[in-house]
Amino acid sequence: MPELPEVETVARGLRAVLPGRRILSVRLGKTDFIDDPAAIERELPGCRISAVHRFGKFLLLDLKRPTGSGVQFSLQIHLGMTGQILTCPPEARIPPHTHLFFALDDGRELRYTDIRRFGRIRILTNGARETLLAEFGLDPLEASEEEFDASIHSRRARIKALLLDQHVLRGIGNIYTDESLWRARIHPMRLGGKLKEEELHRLFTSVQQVLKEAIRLRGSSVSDYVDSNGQPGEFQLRHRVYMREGKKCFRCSTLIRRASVAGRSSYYCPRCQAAPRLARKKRKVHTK
DNA sequence: CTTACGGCCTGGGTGC
DNA sequence: TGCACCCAGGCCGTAA
Repeated sequence: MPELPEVETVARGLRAVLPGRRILSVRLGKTDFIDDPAAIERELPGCRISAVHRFGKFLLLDLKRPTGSGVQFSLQIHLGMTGQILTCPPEARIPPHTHLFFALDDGRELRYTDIRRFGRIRILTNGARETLLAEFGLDPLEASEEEFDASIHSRRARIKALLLDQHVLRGIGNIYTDESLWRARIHPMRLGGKLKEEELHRLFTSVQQVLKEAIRLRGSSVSDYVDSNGQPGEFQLRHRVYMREGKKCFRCSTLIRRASVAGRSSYYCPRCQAAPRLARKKRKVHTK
């Protein structure tokens, strides 16, 4: 499941090979995950890729038209859960569920494969780009501690929901939420606004450490994730709670539990991460 | 306005 | 061997 560290790894890999390359032609398979497939086929051939960015969990390929004004726009890619984007020789075996092929001017091919097609691809014009950037929250690695605190402290929702909310922080998903909360020893059902200063500090530090370590290990490969060279990451070997239900906590040996919080499977240590009182059943309103 | 929740999209893995 | 069901993340509608 590509989250910030996985998308960052992919972005770095693509950044090493794509800038300067020209897209010669485009071939599409299934297109129900593409906003406007006809526009992709029409607009992209001939364009030169000028830069590769990560924005939250999105990849942005900046493109420059060959003609006249050299107008710039971007291809916005969200990998969803099972999306893979990589470059390879055109004769390489085509894996099932590969739906997008870009022939490049260095003789290689850029391909997009997505088993579930939960990913999304669309053309992003400059106007829409500003709108997109404004809609999303802080980049957790760029945010200051003050900004981080302010975005959590004013909120009443559960901390798990806040960390997952791309409009609060951009790029964090289920894996890195649970791993960060475990490191910070905070229960996923705690309310954002009720976290103490010390807890917010631990959380800020934990989020940044987890993301940085995961980037260093090139992401977590739990299902289909591979980088732009087709290689898996290694951070899944360092997971402390995610998918470890019934196994021993690395700190206290209590058995890790799983509960549904904010509609997501959440893994936590019931001893290290004390539950808030509100996590119990809602009090029934007593009449008479 | 904020928050919670359920349904939808798809198909691989699991369990019977 | 087959097959029904669960689940994943983002998004949307609805309700409180």
